[in-house]
Amino acid sequence: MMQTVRGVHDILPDEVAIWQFLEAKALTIFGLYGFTEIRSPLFEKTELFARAVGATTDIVEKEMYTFADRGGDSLSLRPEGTASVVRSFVQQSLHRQLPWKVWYRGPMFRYERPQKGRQRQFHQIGCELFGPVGPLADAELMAMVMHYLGDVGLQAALVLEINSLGCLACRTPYRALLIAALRQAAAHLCEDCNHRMERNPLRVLDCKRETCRATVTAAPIMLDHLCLGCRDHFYQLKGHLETLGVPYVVNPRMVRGLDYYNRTAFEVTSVGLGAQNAVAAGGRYDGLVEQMGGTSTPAIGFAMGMERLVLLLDRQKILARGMDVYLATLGASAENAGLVLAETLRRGGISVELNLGGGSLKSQMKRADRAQARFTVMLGDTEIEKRSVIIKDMAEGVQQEVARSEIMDYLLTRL
RNA sequence: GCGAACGUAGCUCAGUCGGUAGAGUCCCGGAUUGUGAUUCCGGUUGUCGCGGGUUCGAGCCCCGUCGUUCGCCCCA
Repeated sequence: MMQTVRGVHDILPDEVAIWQFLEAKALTIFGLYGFTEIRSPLFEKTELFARAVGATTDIVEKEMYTFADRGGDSLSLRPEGTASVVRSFVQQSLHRQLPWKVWYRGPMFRYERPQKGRQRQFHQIGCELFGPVGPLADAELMAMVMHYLGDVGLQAALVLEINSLGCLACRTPYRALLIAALRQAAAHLCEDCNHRMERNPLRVLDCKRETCRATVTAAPIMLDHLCLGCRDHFYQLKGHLETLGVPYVVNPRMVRGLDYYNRTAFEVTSVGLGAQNAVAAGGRYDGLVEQMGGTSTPAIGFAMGMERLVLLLDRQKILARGMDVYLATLGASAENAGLVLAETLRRGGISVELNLGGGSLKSQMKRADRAQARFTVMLGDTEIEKRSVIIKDMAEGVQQEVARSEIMDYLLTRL
């Protein structure tokens, strides 16, 4: 049997209703803050991701779907959304119309081992804000995320965590300090951490093992070694969040997997998602635009994992709406008349599921029930002769004969 | 890339000690020759993931493989 490849799934109509709900909310809520949608390509030159995400990250080293096109260029399916948006920003010289606020949605691709909340094709909704350098932008963006998550009905289960990763000036000396401390404690750290120490030492602070956690409590943390500018930025950010009444928790051990982040990092996590507990994550990337060859422009953004949001949502609350009318027909002449009647009603804005498969009235009533129809309109030889139909209110269980000329009015006043 | 569990009807699952496969649900029909969701009656649905091995005999035991799930890693 043909089937989807590993880690890739159909999203069937029942579930699509939830996706459409989430996407419609994004359009509305992000619109309130002045963000408009951008649609960037699903694949780019491999080099773009290598430079933006970081050539030594796991994502670039071993998780990208990379292929050569017929001209010999190395291309990759996008593993995340920010790189393309930044490329677009630079390519179109958009630094001349700051601030530039965009959001995107769509599939991302990473060759990973699937597990709960993690697929090889997964979907993100993300926002990027170019221009503002101050913490006001950070606070507003976080407020927007929480506004969105609250509006889709999730806020209660979620925690906003924030941290500062410093900038080039203060992170470099801190990093050296941390590595020195970790080397001293290397014997007490797990194998993974000893490996991480060299590649991404900050991540050692975030190890899940108890022994490692205990060992690193004494290690220096970034927040204690921020330069004056970074410290002030973080301090003001916290103040803005408090002014807005957005609850947050400072997590000094939170790290970022992608190289481009500096200063503000934040994450929205949830219990109930298993090991992959981040619903949304983002941060500031002031140096990326310049690094990608554009005019130096500070920026901040975030992305949300759609599959993870869907896992958390109560599906009962987002049911696909049923049809207004199921049109049951009995006999060949009724089928003809039904075809015309259905079309007429639809032109009047009434949704109609027309019986297309013959069958007894009983079986057609079943189909009407399954289609969650508000009304069933019945049309048989008797009604054809009398130029009428019978309309049954499915919830009430009562029915009434209605003249053909009055069907539209009858339904419109009751829907 | 590493570890573990699980693959039986469209779906959720049972299947004892190795003896030729079952329930619920869904779907279809009838009870009601033109009335749903409830009730009652009847019916259809199987490469037991796939391939090999052991055995007189394998859904069950063994090996491999593919898939799913949950962790590790990493990350949304």
